[in-house]
Amino acid sequence: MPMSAGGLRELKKNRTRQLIADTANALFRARGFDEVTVDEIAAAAQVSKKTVFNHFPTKEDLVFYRAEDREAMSLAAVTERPAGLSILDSFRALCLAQTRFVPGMRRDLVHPRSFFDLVSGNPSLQRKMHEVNERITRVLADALAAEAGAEPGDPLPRIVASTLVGAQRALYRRLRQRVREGGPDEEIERAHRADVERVFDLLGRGLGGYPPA
Amino acid sequence: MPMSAGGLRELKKNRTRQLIADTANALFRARGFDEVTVDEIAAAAQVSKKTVFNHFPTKEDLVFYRAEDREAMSLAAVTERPAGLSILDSFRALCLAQTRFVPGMRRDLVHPRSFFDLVSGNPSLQRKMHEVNERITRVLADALAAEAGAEPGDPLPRIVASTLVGAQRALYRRLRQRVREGGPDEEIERAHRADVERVFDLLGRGLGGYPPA
DNA sequence: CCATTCATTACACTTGGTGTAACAGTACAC
DNA sequence: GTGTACTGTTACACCAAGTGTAATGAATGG
Repeated sequence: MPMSAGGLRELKKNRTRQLIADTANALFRARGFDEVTVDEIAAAAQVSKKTVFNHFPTKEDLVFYRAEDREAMSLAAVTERPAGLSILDSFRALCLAQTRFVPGMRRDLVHPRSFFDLVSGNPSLQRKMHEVNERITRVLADALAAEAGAEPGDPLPRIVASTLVGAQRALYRRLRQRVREGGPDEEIERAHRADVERVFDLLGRGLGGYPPA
Repeated sequence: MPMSAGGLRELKKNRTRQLIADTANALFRARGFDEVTVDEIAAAAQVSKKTVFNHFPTKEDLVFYRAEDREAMSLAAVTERPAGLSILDSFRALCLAQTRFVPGMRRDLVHPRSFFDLVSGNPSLQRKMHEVNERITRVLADALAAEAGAEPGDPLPRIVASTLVGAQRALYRRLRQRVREGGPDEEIERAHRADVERVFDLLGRGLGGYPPA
């Protein structure tokens, strides 16, 4: 009963999975999501179509196979934050650190389409993106409920989670927009920092006074 | 150049649309979403498959063809609220009024599956649901941005919108759970009212103190 | 070396969804 | 009324995503 530890079989399986994902994403970024069929991907990776679907339940999963990382980071911001730091402040730090994704937001010759270009140009990928956000919200809500000792069904943890994820998304979106508009990195970072402060200031004070008269 | 006003053609088109939607939903609720093919729906409605897809771009849209109502109600809670009422309070009222959906949450002999049973049992319908929520959030964010006179790209309206929609969803979810657990209507309504107060109290005061130590 | 496990494969099949050109009933002008 | 433009519907051919199944062959463990 071999575990998922480093057997040769396991190794090859992971290689195949990585090969398929890499091949697929290269094709997607070169030509667009809809313009590449799964048959093509399979052929390019020298693998059967069935194998592709054995590793990735849907074509969209080929694009989002790294989503677990984001989920883990968001969860860690709650469960592994320094003692004494509030959840809100911990998430603020997470949002500030988003600037580290700036390089990946820029297109280059090798990647004529960014990951985001793929998603924004395709409804089914957008749906998948929402599904990912939804999942993160759920995981976060569970962690919050556990920490707060909330009764099962308590809506509060869910709402806090949904607000945090919503803030994260809106700030990410704003950052992307700033990157698109161009300008030096320091300028973008300064503006982003200001955005984060405004947002978390609002969340900290409460929404009752929004919009300011 | 006839407008979409009451010509005979328009009338028949609407009838066909309604017939298709009704036929489809009856079949879905009787046997489940995946267990009914579009070909079947078309046959049952005595219409061609192509006509079904002319009226509803995807099979999922057959289930959610009333989503616009919810969108309109949420939007109205912002744009058509009484003068002097804050957005937060207006949305609180909207959430309180959710109890009017309680009857529809119960199954009966005619409807062995509730609308929610359909959605909760099917990933693609859940994705569609998220898409609807996403759309409402966007519409709401635009309305908030307009009212606040926010600069284009300002993340605040979006975050407020996402929080409000998140609250609405969490409270709806909680209400559904209470209905499932059973009990007299007045009891459910009282509990729901308390939930709403707790949630909007938190949103009004700010999230900084969550969870309470 | 043998037996078992399991990732992969070929293949046939279902179903959601599209494109197109023809058809049929409505609208409207004369 | 009669002809004509319009447009919702249809039949039909087609594409691509995804599934089920039985067979193959390499990895594994004794």
